[in-house]
Amino acid sequence: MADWVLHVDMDQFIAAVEVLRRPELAGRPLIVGGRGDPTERAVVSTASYEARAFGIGSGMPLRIAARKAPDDAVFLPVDHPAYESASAEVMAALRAVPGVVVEVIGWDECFLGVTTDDPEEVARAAQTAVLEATGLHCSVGIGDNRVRAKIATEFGKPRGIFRLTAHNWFETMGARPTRDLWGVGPKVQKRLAAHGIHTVRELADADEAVLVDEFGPRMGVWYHGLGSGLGPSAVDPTPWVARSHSRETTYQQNLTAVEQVRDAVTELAAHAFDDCAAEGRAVVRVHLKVRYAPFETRTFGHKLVAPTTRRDDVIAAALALAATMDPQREVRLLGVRAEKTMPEGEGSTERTPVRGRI
DNA sequence: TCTGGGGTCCTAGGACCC
DNA sequence: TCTGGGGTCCTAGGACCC
Repeated sequence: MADWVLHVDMDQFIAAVEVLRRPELAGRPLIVGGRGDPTERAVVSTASYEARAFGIGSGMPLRIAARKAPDDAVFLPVDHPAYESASAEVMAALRAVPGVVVEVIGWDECFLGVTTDDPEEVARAAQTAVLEATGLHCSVGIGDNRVRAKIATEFGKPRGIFRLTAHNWFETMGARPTRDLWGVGPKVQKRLAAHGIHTVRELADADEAVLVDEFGPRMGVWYHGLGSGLGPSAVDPTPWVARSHSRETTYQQNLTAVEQVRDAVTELAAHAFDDCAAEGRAVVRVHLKVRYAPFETRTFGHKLVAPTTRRDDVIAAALALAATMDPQREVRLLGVRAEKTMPEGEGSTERTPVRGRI
């Protein structure tokens, strides 16, 4: 018996949920994003496989998607509550699979930890359980750690299973670009390339001292190990607790007046505060995010405030940060983040240099 | 072509202390 | 008068993920 990590990823989750409740949309190019109006500033959340055939994909501006889409394409608004409840059903079905622990990492994704001699059998059981409970299909990656399980899923899509371990890591990933690694984005890819490191194999073979010099003691060692597919293998079923909450809005028309900005910051700060207060947590920091037109993003702040449970304190801190904005620039997006105190015993877990919720 | 909204975590560098 | 080496805490900024 060996310990395995399974990564479960729903296939075109959002589009699949929409088709489930509107079967007449099956087979049509389906694009879900924003308020469902392709003339607005918003991006694609999910495109169905039929829409992807036209070059439409997640993260693409809706206006571009509309240009590429055929006449029979359907644009739908994002419906968060529907996806949340579908997600809850998926996770409940997976928790009922014998012998597994479930760590939820997103609406449509989770890790399973299991001790078994036949991980493929568990993967098939997971797929069956999800399909029978929800009518939705998923792909499963099997790995000897989280990194390999996560990457394996891509080779299993759609509706498949793929196993990636130390034994087939280099034959599968060695020749691929570093960007295909989980946690390597365009910036890191470029910095690696400046050292002559383009492929996963080259990253594994690189001098760790060079990477530490470039990325620091923690990330340098992490990236080096990533080249060999190394990573943690623990699966933690403890419910995830957010450390902060934010509200942000992209305005259909840029904000041009100082008063407009003040009003918007006040509203966003109030919402962010309320999200923390709803959990009974005090706010300890306030961050302000600004995207000036045409497209320059800046983060202001990390302004420290004494732990406060007063909405006005948080608004005042956000307005103080807003006062440092350039009044000459048009603003197309604003965001206010409120970092909160954590419940006793939480938020102090050992850190893993894989960003995001993972 | 023109880029959402929700998050987490790492690093550099200054302030301050012994 | 000019100055060490080490540590922690804090802020600002950046990168990445779903």
